[in-house]
Amino acid sequence: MRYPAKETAARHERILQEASRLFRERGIGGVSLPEIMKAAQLTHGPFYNHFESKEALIAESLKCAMDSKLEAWRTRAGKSGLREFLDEYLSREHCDNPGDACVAPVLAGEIARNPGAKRPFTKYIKDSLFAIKDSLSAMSEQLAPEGDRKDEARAEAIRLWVGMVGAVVLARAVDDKALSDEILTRTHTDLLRGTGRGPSSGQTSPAKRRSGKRRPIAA
Amino acid sequence: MRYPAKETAARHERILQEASRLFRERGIGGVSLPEIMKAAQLTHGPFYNHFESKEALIAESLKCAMDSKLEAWRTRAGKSGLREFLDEYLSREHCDNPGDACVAPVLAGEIARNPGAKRPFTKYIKDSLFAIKDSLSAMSEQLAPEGDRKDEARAEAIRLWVGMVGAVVLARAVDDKALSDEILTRTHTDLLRGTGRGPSSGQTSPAKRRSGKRRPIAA
DNA sequence: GTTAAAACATGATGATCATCATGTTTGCAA
DNA sequence: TTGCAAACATGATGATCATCATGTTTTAAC
Repeated sequence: MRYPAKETAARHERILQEASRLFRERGIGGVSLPEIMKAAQLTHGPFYNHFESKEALIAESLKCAMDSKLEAWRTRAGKSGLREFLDEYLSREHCDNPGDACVAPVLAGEIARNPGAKRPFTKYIKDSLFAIKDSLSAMSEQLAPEGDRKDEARAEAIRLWVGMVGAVVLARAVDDKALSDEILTRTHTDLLRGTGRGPSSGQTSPAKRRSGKRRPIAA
Repeated sequence: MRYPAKETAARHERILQEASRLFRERGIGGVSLPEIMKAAQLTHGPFYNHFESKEALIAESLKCAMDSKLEAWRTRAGKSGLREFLDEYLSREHCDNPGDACVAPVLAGEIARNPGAKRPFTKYIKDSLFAIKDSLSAMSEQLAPEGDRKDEARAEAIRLWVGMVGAVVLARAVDDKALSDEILTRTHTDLLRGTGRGPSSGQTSPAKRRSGKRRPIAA
């Protein structure tokens, strides 16, 4: 590289980040290369100095976004519990700012039709499953009897992913703020209530199970 | 209309159906008007004799698809239970054939960015909620004590929607058939296990609740 | 039958897209 | 210092898109 390597790498990074932000905001098919390059403060020219094709950019930028989210979750995994995690994931802020949100609820539909993006996405899901599973089995170590504790943790991790993604997908697509909020808060309650269920059924307090009250959605 | 009204109406219907099928198969932004017209065995010309704009077609065709699904569900609502419904919704067949599948998992992401499509989609969700809620409260009429039975049924309906959509979205986007199947079957187990929970906890048989086995995914 | 307007087909239009072509700037290696 | 290749900018290219323009077919109404 004859241009300063540092700045070139920084621009490369900027393209990746702007691309993943725009993809999440407007859909993969809804963003053009000139637009991405402009957002990265460049002209459309040097795009092919940085990437092989648009397909390559899509795969790389999504991978980048997912890696970043995964790392953020892992970093705070020890410091806070599932409740705080759900507070954030099911918050209105997360819902209203897809640009730097989790890739899954916004783009899963398009990723399903994009062969190049499916593999990194699958890895993302699997790694997240492991992360959740680990923190869950650590959490319920003393509670679960033993035996299929691992299988239960995996089931719980999948249940969480499914609930989180489904809730945000629906909450975003719905045109009624009250219903949108309701989806988020009820799912929050529901996912939290179910935690630790399984072999030792009925983990949460009866008071909580009985209560129809919904928690506030603030992150 | 100087062309035979019957045939014109049939063509109109064909455009709507082909459009909604293609939208679900390849995404709203992934299908062009000429393509849709060709699928409906017409040239691109008379499109604007049938619709005001592409936006109008999107809204109308999605509404059509959702109405049809909703009617199908209502028709069979009495004849079969929640289990059969989930058997089908969480089946591999439903997962692998988005062309005539439920609109929510495929298009919710795009609908969230399409103001014209949000309103009919919201109605779809609400109507489905009512349908599920009604069948649920009928189901648990004798079991639930009373009081917030209605609220519980609504919570349950939202829980079902969230789980169904999240599961199909993830199962479609994942590149690993084993994981995809696992997401579907675990969600099936989970959604069914939870049914009737709430005031009268533990609806399903203990044997089922305890069992870690997953049901086959066949519809 | 004649007419007329809706529904058709063919074929612009201008915009936008991904990609490529070509010239220019840059600063590290020689 | 000089050269040179990578990274820039500007500007084609051909394809495709939504929409419109124009002429043709059709049949219901008169």
